[in-house]
Amino acid sequence: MEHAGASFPPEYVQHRMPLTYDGEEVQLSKAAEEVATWYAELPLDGPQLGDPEWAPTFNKNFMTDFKKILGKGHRIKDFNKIDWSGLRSYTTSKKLVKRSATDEEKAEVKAEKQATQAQFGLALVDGHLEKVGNFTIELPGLFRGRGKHPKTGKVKQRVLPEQLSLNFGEEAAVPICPIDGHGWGAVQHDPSVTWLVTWRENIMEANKYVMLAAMSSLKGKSDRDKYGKASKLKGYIGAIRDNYRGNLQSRSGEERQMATAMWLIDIYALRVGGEKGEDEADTVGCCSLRVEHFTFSTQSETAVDLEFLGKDSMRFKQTIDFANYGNVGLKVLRNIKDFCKGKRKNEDVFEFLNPSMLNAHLQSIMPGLTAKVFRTYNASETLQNELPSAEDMRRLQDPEKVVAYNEANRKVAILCNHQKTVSAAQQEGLDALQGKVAMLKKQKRELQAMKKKIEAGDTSSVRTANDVALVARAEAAKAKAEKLRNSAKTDEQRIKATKATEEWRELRKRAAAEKFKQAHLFKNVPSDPKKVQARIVTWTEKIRKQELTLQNKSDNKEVALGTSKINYMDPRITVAWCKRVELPIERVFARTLRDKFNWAMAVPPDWRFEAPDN
DNA sequence: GTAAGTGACTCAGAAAATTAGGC
DNA sequence: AGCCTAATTTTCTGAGTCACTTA
Repeated sequence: MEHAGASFPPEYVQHRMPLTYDGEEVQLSKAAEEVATWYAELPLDGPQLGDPEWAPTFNKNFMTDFKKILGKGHRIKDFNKIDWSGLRSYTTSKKLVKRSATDEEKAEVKAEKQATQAQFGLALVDGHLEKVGNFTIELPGLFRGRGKHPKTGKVKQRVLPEQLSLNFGEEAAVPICPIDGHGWGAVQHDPSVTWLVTWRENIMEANKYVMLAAMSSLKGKSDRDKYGKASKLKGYIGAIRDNYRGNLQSRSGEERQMATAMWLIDIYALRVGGEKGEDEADTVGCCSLRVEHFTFSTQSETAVDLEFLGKDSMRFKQTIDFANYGNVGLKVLRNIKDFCKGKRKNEDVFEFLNPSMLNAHLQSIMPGLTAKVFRTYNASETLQNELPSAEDMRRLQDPEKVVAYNEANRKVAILCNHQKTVSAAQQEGLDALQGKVAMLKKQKRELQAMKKKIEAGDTSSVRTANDVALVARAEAAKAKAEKLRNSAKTDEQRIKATKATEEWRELRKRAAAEKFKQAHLFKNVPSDPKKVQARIVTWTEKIRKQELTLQNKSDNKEVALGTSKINYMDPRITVAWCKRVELPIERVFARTLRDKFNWAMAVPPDWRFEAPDN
């Protein structure tokens, strides 16, 4: 194997804006200025500073590291005496300048990016050119751990070539270090690992790697193996379920815990849940579930609330009614109650279990089987079962087929608890859409009343459409903003231009809203009620369409479909289905997914996710 | 044996960048 | 018809899993 090493992010350029401390402006060293600027760039309503419960931890960790960089005896000592407003307004204005970039400037940036891609983005593996994934070393910055991370806000240091180890074939030449006066830390020739470059990050002291891209044959093979294992599990799943169902009433406490955990992993797609340290966010999986994560309902004998923070501090929250799972469910419930009995709320439910025991148990049933394979298997199986038949799709248009696919995809995402948070902007859009539907309904009622009046020959009180003055104003503002943008030279002028652009957009938005308010009205009152009737029909259709989009959007707003598509559902199920229903694959797999799954593209239409023969 | 540590890989949502399609 | 926004796609890097090593 041969490659060009790694690319480094650009060196920090000093801006020399002072930081206000205790009412006075303080000039910072280059290193301190860089760190202070990272802080100033953080959004006040973001996940770091916007969380009143955890922001103090962020600030404390930040300040500890910031003081180290300022040096002993520096006058900046107390976080609360720092006034960020000056530096913050500088960083916001920098963002505005960036947004005013002309097409030429954007093209320049793009060309530079392509040059880097050409230099570092390819590796020669066994005589074949392969794409490299993340060939740029991570930027320094403030550590943004997910959820309530004890180390959030600490300074993540810049990585220098001396900290890197490179891995490539014996026969290949050592790549040239891209930073003058520096050299690689170490060089090795180990064909048993897939990484090209590695370094250790200073926050969690975790190893980071530069590896080949997802579309490379190496990653493709391992992906194919993963789905191969999942389909193999399909051949064992009956026996495995019989096994854990039988063991739910075992005399051995360990066996009963194992069986109960297996039920949760199989039915609720829980991760195995390894131990976590004091310096990590408090998240759990199956083996690390604690008594406090189960709430036994007072209203129902058989319903239990299960709530915990899983990977990435994503909340798992479901009420499980064990009566829905028949006799097996009731046995599981009895076990969980029993495991929780007499324990404090912070004690482990499965004190006899850990991931390696659980995996060892699985390996004894099927070679190579581990807990995570259940997520892959159940995701793939669910997709295959939920996708509608070609017969049902026969008369539908492509967009409707895509909706049907997403419906099945959503079932999988819900199973795997793949979530996304609704941003303020998204919620705003959703609310606006809701308002739009309400407005359309109101307009339809007015049209119906209008029709009656015209039929009765009483047109005196029928409203007509007026010109919206705001439209012209918005147009004028647009012209002005464009002029500003084209003539802007200095940063100040550029900021002004960006602001003017934002203003005219706001104005246009308001104008559109005004126009929309009377979109149903006629310029002149029509004498023929049929004209009104036609508009009522149009409005009915508009309402139906908008209600459907609203429904889709709000159903999907907190569900992330992408994760299961990229990592869990065997792509051959999707490819075969698309062929059966005659839907072009690019309607469901974007470019990178088609590249990543290039090995799956040739399956025949009748391909099924099945256990292999023998 | 066994438990603790850790290296290497997959999987995760947020944020940035790009694209498509609605006005 | 083309501009602009909203939605989708890609990038980024943190957070898991699991096998293997070490004491």
